[in-house]
Amino acid sequence: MDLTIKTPRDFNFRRTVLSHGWYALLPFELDKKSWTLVRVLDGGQTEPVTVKLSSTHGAIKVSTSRRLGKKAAREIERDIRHILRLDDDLREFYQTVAANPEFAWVAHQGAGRLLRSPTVFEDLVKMLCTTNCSWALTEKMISGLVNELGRQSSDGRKSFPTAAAMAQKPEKFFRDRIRSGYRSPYLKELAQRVASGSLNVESWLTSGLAPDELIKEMKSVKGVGNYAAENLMKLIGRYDGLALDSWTRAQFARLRNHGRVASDKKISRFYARFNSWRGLVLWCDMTRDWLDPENIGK
DNA sequence: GCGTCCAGGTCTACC
DNA sequence: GGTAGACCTGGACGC
Repeated sequence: MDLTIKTPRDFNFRRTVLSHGWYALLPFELDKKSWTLVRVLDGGQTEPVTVKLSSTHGAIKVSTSRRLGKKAAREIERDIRHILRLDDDLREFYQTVAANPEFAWVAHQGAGRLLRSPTVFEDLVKMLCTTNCSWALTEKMISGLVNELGRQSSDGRKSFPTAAAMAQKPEKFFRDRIRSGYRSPYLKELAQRVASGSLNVESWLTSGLAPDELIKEMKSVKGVGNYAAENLMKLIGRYDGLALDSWTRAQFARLRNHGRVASDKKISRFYARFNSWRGLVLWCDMTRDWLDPENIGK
């Protein structure tokens, strides 16, 4: 079954998909030859659905693994709009960067929409699994969670596990099967808090809390520190924090500081002119070369 | 084959 | 409030 979702004029499918590493973590898959983003979506009520997303003129073409009713189709569209940030209003952001010639490319190319998961819970778990380890280990942990605890779609692919599914497993499972090491009790505790309703991470999307207060709440989750919290803030649409980590520091040194290590204060000063958009400008700046020039704009 | 280092950090105890 | 040291894993590297 095919669906079509119209996209905003400033939307760039490839820039959005490659905005950061999430496209490579299950249940996302990217076929770069056909430029198709595959994703398993689980509404919880019925069998999960695999969707294949590709870009057509001014729209996203969606191919689903099975036929859907009207309600299910609406839910799938809602999830895809959320994942691709189709309803994010970036006009102010693009006006801001366009005023700086060096950063005008961000607006021209439609960069700045950061791919995210259908739920904050999934983004949070993935963020925890990026801390203090190689990317290869992050992929291994996330693949383990999906393959061990995800629900099967009609095409055999698996969805991301629910908090309830994770909460049922003992800490030993996370250590022995997921290989998440010291993060194991953190993952277990997070899943239990979310599954029991004592922590509502989805409410962060619409929270009226000031940035500092929201960061504080995020850091109440064990294993979430500055890096993870500030990155999560970006995924819910707040870009005050720079989310500096070893990679962004090294990249800033290479691209902006003649290969020399720069202090966090210096990095902060460099992007301060972008005010509440500074975190997003930094990320676009650091990842400008992630898309081959010949593929830009398609 | 073995030891060491380190990667897209965070927590805790201690000062 | 600032800062060592510990924490898991797995790949790269040197010997």
